Amino acid sequence: MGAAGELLIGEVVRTLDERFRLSLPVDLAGPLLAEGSKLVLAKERGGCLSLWSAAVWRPRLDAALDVLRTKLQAGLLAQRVGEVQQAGRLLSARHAAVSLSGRDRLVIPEGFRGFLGVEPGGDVVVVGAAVCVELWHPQAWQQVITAEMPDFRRRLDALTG
Amino acid sequence: MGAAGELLIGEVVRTLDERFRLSLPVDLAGPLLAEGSKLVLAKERGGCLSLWSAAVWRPRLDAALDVLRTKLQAGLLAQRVGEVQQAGRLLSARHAAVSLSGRDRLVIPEGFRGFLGVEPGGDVVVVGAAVCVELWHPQAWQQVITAEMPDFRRRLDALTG
DNA sequence: CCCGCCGTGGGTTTCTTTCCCATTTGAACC
DNA sequence: GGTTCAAATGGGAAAGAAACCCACGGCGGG
Repeated sequence: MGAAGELLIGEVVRTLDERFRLSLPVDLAGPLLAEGSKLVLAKERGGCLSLWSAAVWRPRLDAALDVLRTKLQAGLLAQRVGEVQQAGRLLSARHAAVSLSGRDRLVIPEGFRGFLGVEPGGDVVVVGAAVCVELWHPQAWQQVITAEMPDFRRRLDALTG
Repeated sequence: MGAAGELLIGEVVRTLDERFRLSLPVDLAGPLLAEGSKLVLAKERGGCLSLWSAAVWRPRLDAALDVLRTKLQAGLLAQRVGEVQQAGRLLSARHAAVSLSGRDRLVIPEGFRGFLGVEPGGDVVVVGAAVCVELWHPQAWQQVITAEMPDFRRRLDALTG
């Protein structure tokens, strides 16, 4: 349970509730919640959302903002505020704080539904992506898999070496 | 809760009252009011207004005024009085002191309505921009998002580095 | 074969958001 | 100066959505 706990691995198909609820498999929900119950949902590419432990995501965000604050106080006030503002604006469109309710169930927030592109009652592919959990539109998932799988060996070797 | 308390993050669609009233989501109104009940509404670009805690806005305004004052007294702008005049004029029209009434309701002042470009009964996108809350015309918001989002990763990296 | 866990659906409660109306405030006009 | 009208402000109530909880059914393991 240190900063680098279990790797999130697994691929499961789940159906999206009529109320846009999605229950995560325990294998993924458990490790994900190991670092705290607060989660962050992010828009990746079209047809894909990613779910992060807030404890993992927040340092990245805070680091960026800390740098900004430092620059702000260094004197270039007005311009730098604008940059923080812009970053925050985009951040808002990309991220939302979420939490799981009983049975490890996630409610997809309003603005994220269209982005995922799955209608109520449809299937969602839940994929462990080592550091986060990804939610895929089945069709988009299929495309990514077929496109990137041939390269897999090379990518893995690159990481290993 | 210092000068940099909670980050203002979130994206919500709200409808504008027949009387140009807009109720802010509690998630954004709460942190915004954390530094005091006095707020400042400012014109950003066409189709976008920003709402600041006065405690955050005021230093920025003072800094801008100081710059103007200094330049004037230094005599550097002797033949550019017109520019200073214009800057002062824009500075005046750019912001207005506002406050929220019950239910976190904001009344959009007269001169700001046309700037936002949303007619009564229309939708407004309320966006947290880290240091302030922004009110967007839905169409303008969509344009900005699609235009700037592809660059998002690079922008954030630029800030961090 | 039985038992327990997990995923799914539904009902209920609680809170938020919005519509609508009453009251007050300010100003103009008689 | 008094009265009347218009507009803004505040609050109550209803509609809608979200969170909470429990119960059923299926699948796998013992």
